[in-house]
Amino acid sequence: MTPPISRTRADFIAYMGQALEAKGLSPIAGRMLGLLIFDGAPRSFSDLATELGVSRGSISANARHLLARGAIVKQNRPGDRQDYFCVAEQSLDQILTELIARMTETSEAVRGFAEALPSDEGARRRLCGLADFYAAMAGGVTQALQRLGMRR
Amino acid sequence: MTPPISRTRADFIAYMGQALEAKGLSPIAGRMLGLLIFDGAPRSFSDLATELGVSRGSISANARHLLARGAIVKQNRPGDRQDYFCVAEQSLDQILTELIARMTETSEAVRGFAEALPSDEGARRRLCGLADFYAAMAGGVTQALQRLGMRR
DNA sequence: GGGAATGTTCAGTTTTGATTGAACGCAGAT
DNA sequence: ATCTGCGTTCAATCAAAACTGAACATTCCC
Repeated sequence: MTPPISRTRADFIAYMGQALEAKGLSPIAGRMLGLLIFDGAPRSFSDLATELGVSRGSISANARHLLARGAIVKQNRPGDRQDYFCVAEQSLDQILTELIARMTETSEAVRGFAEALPSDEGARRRLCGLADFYAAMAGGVTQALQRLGMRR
Repeated sequence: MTPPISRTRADFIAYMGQALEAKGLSPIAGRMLGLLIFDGAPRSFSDLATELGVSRGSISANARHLLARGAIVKQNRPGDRQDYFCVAEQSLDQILTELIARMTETSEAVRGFAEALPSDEGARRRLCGLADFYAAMAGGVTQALQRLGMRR
């Protein structure tokens, strides 16, 4: 009844690939993250290529992307020319922080549009409502972030 | 110094198109929503096509998509065969509600993977942490939703 | 100096998704 | 009956993105 670990692992990696694809990551980047989260230990560049069954070019590109986002970290070991990657300590926090920044940014942009309108214009009220909406979401996520930080 | 309303309107619509594209909507769907939010009144099917400068086929497809998501509503008037669309009363709430549902779903899926693992497996702890992460986000957004509901 | 291992780059290919526009079905109006 | 306006559908087109694989530069080892 209990599936072998390797099966759960493979399923999880595939699931993460799809789940994160919906959030703007490429499929490979999503699976990479899934694999690194599951294993919880640094994996080498070529390991990733063979385990995910993709070209080294793809690993290179996607790793660079994930590194830039602060989602993963690169390790280098003396006497070993390979690059190793693992999920950043604060990987999830990092993602939330960025999310908050982007929502706040949107809120302010919308408010900017609103304030370019005369106050008797009905659209102004609607855009302000939208700005509030984004601000509220940013607030909610901020609370989630604090709650997670507390738990640790 | 104050730009004409029509200019602000056009800029807002374009901005929304881009902002919502990042959230998985097609460009046309995003601009449609932007237009409807700005105008705040029902707009006819063909109005949308001409104002956005896109084919009727695109309006049909994207309207169907937005309707399915509960983001907009279709109106029909006696003696007028045209379809009219406007942002749903609870359009934003609807979007948040769906967002919460999807995050909760992800949280539970991940927890499902975690529970398929033996408790001594380190991955189990990590996946539980990820599940908590999604649950916390869902909680945060839920609070945002309540805060917005209160304000009204 | 070869040679092997490693990561990057980039041009080319494949895939995916959005968009169009013509054909269609339907419902009122003439 | 025919015509016109309306929305849908679908095959074709177009564009953007992901992915590959070969060429390359670098480093280490013998």
